[in-house]
Amino acid sequence: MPTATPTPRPGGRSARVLADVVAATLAEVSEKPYDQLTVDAVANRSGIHKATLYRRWGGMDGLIAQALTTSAEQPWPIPDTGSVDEDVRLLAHEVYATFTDPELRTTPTALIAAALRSPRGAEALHAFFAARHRQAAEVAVRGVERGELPSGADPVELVRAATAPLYHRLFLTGEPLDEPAATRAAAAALLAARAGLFSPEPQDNSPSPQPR
Amino acid sequence: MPTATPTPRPGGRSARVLADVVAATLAEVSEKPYDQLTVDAVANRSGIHKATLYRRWGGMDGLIAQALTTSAEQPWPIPDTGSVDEDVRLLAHEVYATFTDPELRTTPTALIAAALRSPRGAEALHAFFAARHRQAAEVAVRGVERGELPSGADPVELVRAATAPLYHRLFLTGEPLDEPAATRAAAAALLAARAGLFSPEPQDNSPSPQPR
DNA sequence: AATCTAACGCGACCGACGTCGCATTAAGAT
DNA sequence: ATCTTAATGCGACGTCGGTCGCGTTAGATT
Repeated sequence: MPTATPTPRPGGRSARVLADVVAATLAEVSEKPYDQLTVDAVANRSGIHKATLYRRWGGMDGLIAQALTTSAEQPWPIPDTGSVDEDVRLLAHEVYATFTDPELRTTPTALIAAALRSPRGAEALHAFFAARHRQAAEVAVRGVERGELPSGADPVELVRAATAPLYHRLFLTGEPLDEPAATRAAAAALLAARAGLFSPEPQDNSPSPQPR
Repeated sequence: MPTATPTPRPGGRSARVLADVVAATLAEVSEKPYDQLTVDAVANRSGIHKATLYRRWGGMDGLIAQALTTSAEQPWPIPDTGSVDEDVRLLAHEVYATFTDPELRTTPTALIAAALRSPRGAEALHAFFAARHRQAAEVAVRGVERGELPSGADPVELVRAATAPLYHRLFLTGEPLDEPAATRAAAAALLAARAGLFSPEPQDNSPSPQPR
């Protein structure tokens, strides 16, 4: 489903408005320090009237959610080298590269921070990551098919495990992100997958089911 | 250095004001939905005048940073069962328990979300986690001393690895947190530690040192 | 105990955010 | 081509967050 013109519902130039607004929102988000994002600024930059923005999106949180939703729809290339180990490593390095480059990091960093400001934004962020992980999980699926990973392993869980430590550093602990950290995260995730931790029955070493 | 009354610098009731303000801030943060935190509300609840809050803390971001800094100073009990595996598992479960209990989760959740709103808040959050991790790393140190983990293993890195997936779910992907996830995160971290991933020279399997 | 002074209380002011009613435009239908 | 109607443009208004100057309080000093 192309996002261009086929507006299903009555009303019509909305598509163009939406495109302009998303572009302006992304630009604003990446420029202004976290807090001082304002609907007025988006209105001025996009040329769309303030009232329209409030009507359609309800406020800054809605604009941020919209930007995330739109971004989530764009597909994004997944490594396919023939080796899970290498693919997962590349996945982690892609995150590392994105958030290390001072040029590239601003938009996603600010977007995530902004999304956490409101329930709506948080929801959109969750959907965004769900979409991304669903795509990236392909590398794990291929790994299972090739017999490089145990057959029961949850592909999405592997992707999450490989990237979680990086986001943890970026947003919670604030420690610098370096290549070894990315490589290490990927290796640890693969280790866990091979140990069966991502399979339906991780290990039956729990003390006792304890029906409560 | 006790934080009670021995105010080193001139001016004096400041200590009481600070305590009231921090309490009011924490209460506000846990009640209001992310965005609509206001200095006025903290002023009313604490009984401290608005202008004073702006003077001492500069705004909402400063208040949040203060709340975090104050919270970080409070020590917090670390498991010590005699087994690293169990200790790390308990650590992860503590995070799980905190963020699952609808009663307990509100404050830390909102505090983290709020901290990500401004550079000041983010900095305070980093310091907060640094303090927490420094304390929690003790379990790994004991594990190394007992020979349960390789001697070079970075204790803090182990703690981070054990908790990162949980925060990742909580804030980025929004997936529900369950006990298996906590257990799995702990197990994966221990696996990585034993594989030497957290030791200075993770593995020398990098293509070539490349002095650059 | 008397004094000094930093910190807080107070109320008014300014500006920006968000809202509202109405005019205008353009998409879709006949 | 004309008409219908939803969506946008427009400007004004109310409200609230944030600032400022001054008076007051209470810690600290001697």
